[in-house]
Formats: sequence, C-alpha cells, structure tokens
Amino acid sequence: MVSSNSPEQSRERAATVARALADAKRLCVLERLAEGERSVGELSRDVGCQVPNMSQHLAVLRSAGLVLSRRDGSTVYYRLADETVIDAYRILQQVAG
Amino acid sequence: MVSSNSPEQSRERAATVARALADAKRLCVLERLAEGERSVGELSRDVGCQVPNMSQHLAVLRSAGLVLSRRDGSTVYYRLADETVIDAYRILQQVAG
DNA sequence: GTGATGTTTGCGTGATTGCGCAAGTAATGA
DNA sequence: TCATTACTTGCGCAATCACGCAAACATCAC
Repeated sequence: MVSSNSPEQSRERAATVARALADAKRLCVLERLAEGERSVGELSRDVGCQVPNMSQHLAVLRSAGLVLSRRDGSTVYYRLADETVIDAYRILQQVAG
Repeated sequence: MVSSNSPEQSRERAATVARALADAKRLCVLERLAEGERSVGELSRDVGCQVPNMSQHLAVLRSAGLVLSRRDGSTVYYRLADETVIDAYRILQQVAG
C-alpha cells in the first residue's frame, strides 16, 4: 500500500512534506546530507545555528519522513531517508527559477 | 539568467516555493488548475472556503510564482505558471509516500 | 561513582499564518 | 448614476513557528 488514502489525507501529507522543506536552514541540512551522513554537531556548525535549534529542525525533517537517524555511541548521525528527497529539492529550485 | 544567486538566496527562494505548497487547500487549488484555468469564485466553491480567504491563498501562490492571473471583464481567471508546478506537487506526493 | 561530550526537551518571545468578517475597488448593465 | 457581480484588502484573533537559552538526558572514559 502506497499509504492511505482520501484525497484530503494525501494532500495533507504532501503539505507536511512541503512545510518541512519550507525553511532555508533545513534545505541547507538536506544539501549536507546529500553528501553523506552527518552528526547533529557537524550540521549545526555547517549551517550556523545552535545545537538545540538544529535538533528541532532535524525533528521536523524526521517526522516528515525525510531523514533517518542512527546512534553510534554518544553521537547521532542523520541521513536522507530516500534519494527522492533530493529530487524534490531540485524541483523546488527549478520552480523557484 | 536563471535568477540571482548566492546559495543562500537560492535556498530562500526554494523555501518560499515550499511554503506556498505547504497547505492542503492550496494543493487542492493546484489540482483544479492542472485541469485548466478557473475563476476565484469557482475555486472557492470547489475547495470549500470563503472568497476572501481564497483570494489570499491565490496571492500566496502568485507571489511564489506558481500561478498567473488574467482578468476577463469582472472575472479574474487563474492558471498554473508552468507545468513544472505539477511535477513539484507529484514529487511531494511521492516523498509523502 | 565523576566528569566530559553530544543530543534532546522545555520555556518564553517575537514573527508569521489562516481564518472570518467588514469595507473597498473594478467592471458590467439597467 | 445606481445597482449588481466579482474580486481584493484591511483588521483582529487564535494557532503555529523559529529562535535563544537553560536544564535534562544519554553515552563514554576514567
């Protein structure tokens, strides 16, 4: 099953994904993750925001199903859930002209 | 020129597009417009919201560059700015799984 | 155990968003 | 001109969001 169902639910899920993509810092995170997995600390340094804030952004991306996490010791690594995520980003850029 | 362009500006524009797509009612509007142009009144009836509210949603879509408008007499018709917009919607649905 | 590092959670604030409603503008026809 | 239809704009409210900061939690080395 591709997922459930009514047109309305389908739109709602798509809107949730769009909302997760609707922030420049989160897009910046996705660019980094397109190169491979990264820890919260690395992402927070690269993107230029505080760690707690980054953790929040990652939670948004994760609950929209765009990224996955893995713990190794005390460090949590994040990665893209799917290559499609990058396709989505590219199309946004294309539409944005 | 594809548009002007620091990576940060590019992300900001993409985020604006994503924000415009981040609402179920606006996605519903895009589905209607994929079939052809529609007036504000028609859209407001189809989507099920008040006309002023629809006008606001359309303003969001227009300022993100996703739709264009045309006046014919007292009626304003909206249409998709580009087929790419529908591609973007489809990818969102795909990612939303 | 203690301490150090890395991450998450909670709280407060200022900004933005969606909505309903009223008022304003634009074009048409009597 | 006046009325009607069609749309847009302004205002106020409740909800959500991004952020900074502090505190809590988890893991590891010692």
